[in-house]
Amino acid sequence: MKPGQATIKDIAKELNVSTSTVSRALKDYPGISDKTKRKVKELAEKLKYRPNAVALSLRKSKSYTIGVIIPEVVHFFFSTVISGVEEVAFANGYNVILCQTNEKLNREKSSVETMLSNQIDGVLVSFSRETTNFEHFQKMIDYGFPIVFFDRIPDLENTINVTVNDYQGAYDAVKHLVDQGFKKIVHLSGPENLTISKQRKKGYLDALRDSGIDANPDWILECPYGTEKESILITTELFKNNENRPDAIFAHHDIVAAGAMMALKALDLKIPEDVGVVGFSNWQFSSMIDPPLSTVAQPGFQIGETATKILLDLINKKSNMESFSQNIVLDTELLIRKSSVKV
Amino acid sequence: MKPGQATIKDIAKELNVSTSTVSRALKDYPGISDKTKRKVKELAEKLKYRPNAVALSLRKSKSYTIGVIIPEVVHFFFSTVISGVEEVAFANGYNVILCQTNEKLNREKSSVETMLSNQIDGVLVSFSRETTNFEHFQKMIDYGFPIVFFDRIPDLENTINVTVNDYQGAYDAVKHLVDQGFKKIVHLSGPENLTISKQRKKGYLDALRDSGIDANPDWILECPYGTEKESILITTELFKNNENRPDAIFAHHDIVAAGAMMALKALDLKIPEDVGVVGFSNWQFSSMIDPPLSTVAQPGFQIGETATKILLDLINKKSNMESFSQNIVLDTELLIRKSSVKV
DNA sequence: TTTTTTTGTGCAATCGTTTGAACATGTCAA
DNA sequence: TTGACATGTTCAAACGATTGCACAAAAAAA
Repeated sequence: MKPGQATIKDIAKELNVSTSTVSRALKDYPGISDKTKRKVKELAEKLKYRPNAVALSLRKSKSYTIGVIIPEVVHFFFSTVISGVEEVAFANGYNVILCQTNEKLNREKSSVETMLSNQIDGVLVSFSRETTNFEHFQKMIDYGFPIVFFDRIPDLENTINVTVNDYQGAYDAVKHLVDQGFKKIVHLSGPENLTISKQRKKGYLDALRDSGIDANPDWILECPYGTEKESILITTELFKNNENRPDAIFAHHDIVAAGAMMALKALDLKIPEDVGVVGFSNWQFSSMIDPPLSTVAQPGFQIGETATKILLDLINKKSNMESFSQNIVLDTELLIRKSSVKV
Repeated sequence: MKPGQATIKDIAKELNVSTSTVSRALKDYPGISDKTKRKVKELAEKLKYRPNAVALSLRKSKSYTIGVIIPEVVHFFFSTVISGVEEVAFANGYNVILCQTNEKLNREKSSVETMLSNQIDGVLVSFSRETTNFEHFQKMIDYGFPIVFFDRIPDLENTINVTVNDYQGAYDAVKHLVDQGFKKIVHLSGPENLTISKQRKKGYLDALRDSGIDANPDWILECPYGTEKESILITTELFKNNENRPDAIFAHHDIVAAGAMMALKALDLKIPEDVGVVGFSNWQFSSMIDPPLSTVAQPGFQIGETATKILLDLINKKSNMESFSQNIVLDTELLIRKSSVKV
């Protein structure tokens, strides 16, 4: 008994048949006698034979592995997406290789290389904050390599993208604030180069316009890093003096909103009485903070599921790049909690 | 130009040399003329040659891939661990294959099979809540297959485990509550079959004993699912009548603690005036809820890093199972916030 | 000039599996 | 007795790369 796994060769040798016979017997090919099939299967069972997926990969040029490239695992949103990806992949016999870029372009590039080297069958991408040039992805697309972008989508032709309706989500959120009587609404926005940021800002602006409110350019403040600390600094600066103070905040995501809330509390401003707050993404904690944070829920799990289903269809040629509408847009849902409701 | 990748054969054919020569030229083997080397490298560059990792895997029986088996990606703790794993793996040229079990034993077993089929070089495991029988892991261990357990560790001989000092963390937390003047301390505990749960409970009990407080068996309540809802139910039940009401809660982790806090607020009990609360794990939201939650921080990222480093050492035979102390125990840190500090 | 040494390449096997084609062997009909 | 056919099995090449060994040609030593 050799160390490690039994192979088809071991079975063949022990039964004095050829490896071809073993291979066919195991897969119930016609033209193998029942007796042989039985013997082979029994021995395979006994030796705990398990096909070598690597050899199969090589032979079939198919690895049953998909790659996922994301900025950071620890973002609640991304981890829910991964969860959805993993579910669908697992159900279809696919493995998931994970690369996080930590928002670095270099890591993203080298992740793409690694994945291609590993002969993955397809890849799901949400690119880094630093990525403005998409050559490394364009290369894959040109090859016809199955690739689906989600959440953060590139400005490229002929790509398949799965996103949520960031525009509508933002629009709804701001409209809701206006409906509650807030008029001086600040937007703490995301990194300029991401489509999601642009869409959310556009939703914000359009909601203001449709409500007959003039947007104040000074009240659109970029929080590119999206950290709590950054948000606290910016919010404190903005609210510390009382003259023409804004009365509501629409934040690019919940961490930023939570940071803002902490800053407001420190300034002794009441939420939502003095300032209404709405976030984005419905992070796990959002319902647990005080007051519970109104937010725009993105169906992360569903994004993962959808993107993966499409990717698997692409891989299995059930469809090709053209047969899909380029953008799958999932609906967001505005969750109204106390942080934005005037009593 | 064939679809997909250029291979060594393509280079060989184009230059009228053998594949062996190409292979050696690319790796700067001695005994290849500089002229040939140059030609080969230039063409490789031009064709964007990228070695086929699958073929390499097969040839070398080494895939430069490690597997990670965890209950759920969306747990903040696990996502930080993954992040640490990914960092170290990436830095050493290893890929990470991810399987989440969703706390299901069946999925865990089939994940193990998949990973073995895929010839991964080693695996990091935190097993499911359902796992009480470790046969599927024992098999790997018997083979001498590199495996490192983290956080949730099995009751097996000769395993390498990376954990935090759950006992000490719990002890410190409860001692802190006592020091603050709390005396009637409830423990919302985790699933009975997990070592971490046992350790935390033991820390709780010992801290009480060392403080001269008799433990009340009715005040150790299992929250096996660790969800907010479960915790709300249990806490409400426990605190709803005023007779001999507990005055503090030590929860198995922060979600449970947060649920308890919501229940307490609903009952109009003040935190920390009426009831002190300490959680475990330092989830991302813990500092943002109101009042900020005292908690025992586990170095998730560091666990991931440490476990991966050890695993890579095992894989590269820099060390073997025996050369490590069986348990690497990392220190926790008690983060004292408002939820447990009497004013 | 012959022998030895050095230098540069190629051959072929190998990793584990699949698969088209060829090959025995047996059965049956003419 | 011969040919036609079915049945069960094996051969060998292929996937892409590595590597011990053999071998040819050129250079150096005798």
